[in-house]
Amino acid sequence: MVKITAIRGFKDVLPEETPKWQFMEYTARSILANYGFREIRIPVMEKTELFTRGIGETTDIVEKEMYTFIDRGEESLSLRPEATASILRAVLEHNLHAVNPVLKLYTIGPMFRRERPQKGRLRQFHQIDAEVLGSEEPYVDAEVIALLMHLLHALGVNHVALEINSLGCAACRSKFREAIRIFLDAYVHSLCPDCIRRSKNNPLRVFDCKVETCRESLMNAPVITDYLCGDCQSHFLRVQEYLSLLSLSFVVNSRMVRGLDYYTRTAFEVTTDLLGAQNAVAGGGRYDGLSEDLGGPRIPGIGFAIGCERILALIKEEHTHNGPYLDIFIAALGEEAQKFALPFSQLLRRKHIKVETGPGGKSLKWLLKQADRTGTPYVLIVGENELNAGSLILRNMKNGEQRLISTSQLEEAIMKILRSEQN
RNA sequence: GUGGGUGUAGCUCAAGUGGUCAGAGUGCCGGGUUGUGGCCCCGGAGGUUAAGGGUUCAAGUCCCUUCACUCACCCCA
Repeated sequence: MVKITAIRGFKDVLPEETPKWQFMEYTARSILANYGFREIRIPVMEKTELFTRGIGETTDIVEKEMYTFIDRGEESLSLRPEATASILRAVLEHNLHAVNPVLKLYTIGPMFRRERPQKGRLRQFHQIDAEVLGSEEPYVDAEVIALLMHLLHALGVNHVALEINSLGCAACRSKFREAIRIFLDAYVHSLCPDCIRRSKNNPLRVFDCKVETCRESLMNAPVITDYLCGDCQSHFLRVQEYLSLLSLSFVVNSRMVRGLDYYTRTAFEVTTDLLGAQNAVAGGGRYDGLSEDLGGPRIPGIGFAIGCERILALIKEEHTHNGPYLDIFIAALGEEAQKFALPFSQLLRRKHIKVETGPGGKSLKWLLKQADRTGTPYVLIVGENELNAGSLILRNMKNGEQRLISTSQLEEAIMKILRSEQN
């Protein structure tokens, strides 16, 4: 019989690692709440059309990375490769923008892209995704970026760099595209095959190329920031002004492009040099046209996504210490002892004490060992002798001290000891 | 999708140019302590050496195929 394993690129998060995840999620939720964001939960699967229209037909994500299938021979469905399109779909579907013209929403959950797994890249990965809908004010851009940096800082992720750019509006973009196309035509002989392909489909992508000769050829290529219209230019300048006002350090990278077609104007990326090739820990941008692309009214928006697995790799251990998960362990010896321990455990649990009783048929030695393994600070030893005598043994596992506590005062005494332990 | 690296006990890893090489540490179970964890001592269980095929008197070791993991490209969080 062949052992069944998890599918490639899909990973288990084992009990050892879940405290780290919980720390990250808890921190994110509380800071997002500080900025007035509310949680929205969206399905992991959508009609494929949402993504082809939203993200863009010719992006790599849609072209070759989506998990798509035909549901019962009828409808094409896809696992979500990102969250923004779904959030906007939900907003439009429920007319949330009509109730509140400015929405701040976040979601945390798995995304799916069928790429070849490598360090920092899985097929099922997780994102913390935050979006502000309903305003195109540069003030919002700055605040969203500030939120992102605040969040990273709170998670103890410090060695990161913030890069920003403006991709302009549709008008700036088409002017720039034309300029790039003309420029690339002149260099067509010195470009790598990939870049020649890119220059046709998505000219901005050539700036991502790592081939040395291409980079040299592109040194003097036009940059988008030179083609911004007046409105986009002043928008971008104000974003930078506000970021400076917030004392956030950033670098303008006019060569930065993002992988989704819906981005307009402000785009940003946070990278680290601690993670190998997959160095982007978060990215985002403005998408003023997305709502209309999805058949809605004009709802400008801006948001970001944080890659949870990448962040987790950067979170320091001291934030995630794996403390004991029990307050007290009850070592019950024999049938009568277990009959005592069962209801008594319930009593303590109702008082929010974390308690576990060992399974039957085990020796005291085994039970103490079990308590030791789990780092439990106290063990209540319940044996036939103690029950008959009317007082039980409470053992302090750190120093080995034991004391007798009469069964009538047991609950009170244990609560008192555990409470002083917590202080 | 393309390329490189790696697959030996649950985990981390050993086994000169093919020839007692299937081992250690750790973890687990038991005993030393008939009811006291950690430290120490003793014992035990756990492997079709990823799978399949080939070369050979002989393969964990060499060759081929497949699979998995991993890193990088592509792309992105």
